[in-house]
Amino acid sequence: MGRHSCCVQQKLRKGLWSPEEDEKLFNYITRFGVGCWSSVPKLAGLQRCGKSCRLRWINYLRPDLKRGMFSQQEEDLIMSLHQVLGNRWAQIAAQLPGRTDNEIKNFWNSCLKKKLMKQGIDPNTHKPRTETEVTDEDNCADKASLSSPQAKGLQALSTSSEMEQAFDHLNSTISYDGRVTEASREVFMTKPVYDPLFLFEFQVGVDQSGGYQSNLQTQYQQSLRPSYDPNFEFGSMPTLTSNFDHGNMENSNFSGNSASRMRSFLLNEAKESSSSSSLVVNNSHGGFQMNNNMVENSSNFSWDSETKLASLFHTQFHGIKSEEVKPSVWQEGQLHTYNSEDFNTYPLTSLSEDLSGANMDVFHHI
DNA sequence: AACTGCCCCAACCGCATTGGG
DNA sequence: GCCCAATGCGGTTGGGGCAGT
Repeated sequence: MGRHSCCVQQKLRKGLWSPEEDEKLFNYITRFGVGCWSSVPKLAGLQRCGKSCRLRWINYLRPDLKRGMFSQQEEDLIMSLHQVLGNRWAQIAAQLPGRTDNEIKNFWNSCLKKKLMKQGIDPNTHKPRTETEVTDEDNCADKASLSSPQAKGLQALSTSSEMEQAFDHLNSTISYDGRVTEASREVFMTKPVYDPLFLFEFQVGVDQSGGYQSNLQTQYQQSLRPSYDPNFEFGSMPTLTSNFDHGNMENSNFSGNSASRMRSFLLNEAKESSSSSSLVVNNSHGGFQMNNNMVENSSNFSWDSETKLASLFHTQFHGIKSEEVKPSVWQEGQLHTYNSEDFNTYPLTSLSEDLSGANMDVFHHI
């Protein structure tokens, strides 16, 4: 066997997280923000390694997580991005607000991959498979495609220069608007992973049903294909813009699950402190702010596994501004409270969620 | 009802990268 | 430049749920 994990070395808990552990972690992070993960377990009173806490927060507890089925738009976007980026799940996830790399990876492996294979498309190269490949892969699902040089090439791209070469290759094999392609490539080359607003730089518009649509994706869908096109090349995206318009960020999504936890937390906050008018939490993935209205609306709520998905939640978040990066509360060693005026210079948004089930969570531009 | 096999997904593992001393 | 700890990331695993028998 390989080396022992940190959990084994320190005799820490492993496996599924209990609601109590979730609560502890959530309370801690919402109070003090994301800082040094290695110290989080100790400070939060958890018998877990920091790595496990980080993963739990990122994949499950984070307030900005979207839950539920992937929309058709998301599915198409994942397909398109995977064609360009390969198995770079974190980079793909960065283009899908509220989705985690793990979630997308699982979705790809459990659904999209199979869907493509059913259509006779190699999920690694996104090219139609030959009959022999189809036969081979039917017998041995992944081996044949993984051994393909093209697949290896895609998966092996690990540096910026290689990525650039990949884009160059794409650009050289298709007809495209050079200006647009350069813009898109530039964005992909320079944007960090976990940039929650990156997608919006493609001018995301969100429909009332809660799904989001980027211009590039929408126009592509409208103009080029009725469904997923395996021959689609990213460079053929019709239009792109690098100007982020916050006004377009009308609707986005907070997960019912994590939002419900947030609500539970707020209930506790209300009990513990009646003085602070609002609370802002900043972390590496962006900040969020809540005020007493949220607390007032948080009645009839408790933290347990039964309610985490089913609970109703009518809460407004003011001043969502994911792109701001501040020293975390953790770093400053104290809890920060802000008034909403603190965000006057930023495009303020509020977030409400109607967990009647059908309605998705939305950001409302103020 | 019991068993089996399959699927999904949360969580783990280990390597790569980053950053500070 | 080296070392080490922390973090990021992608591949993999294993447990629970579910359908079929």
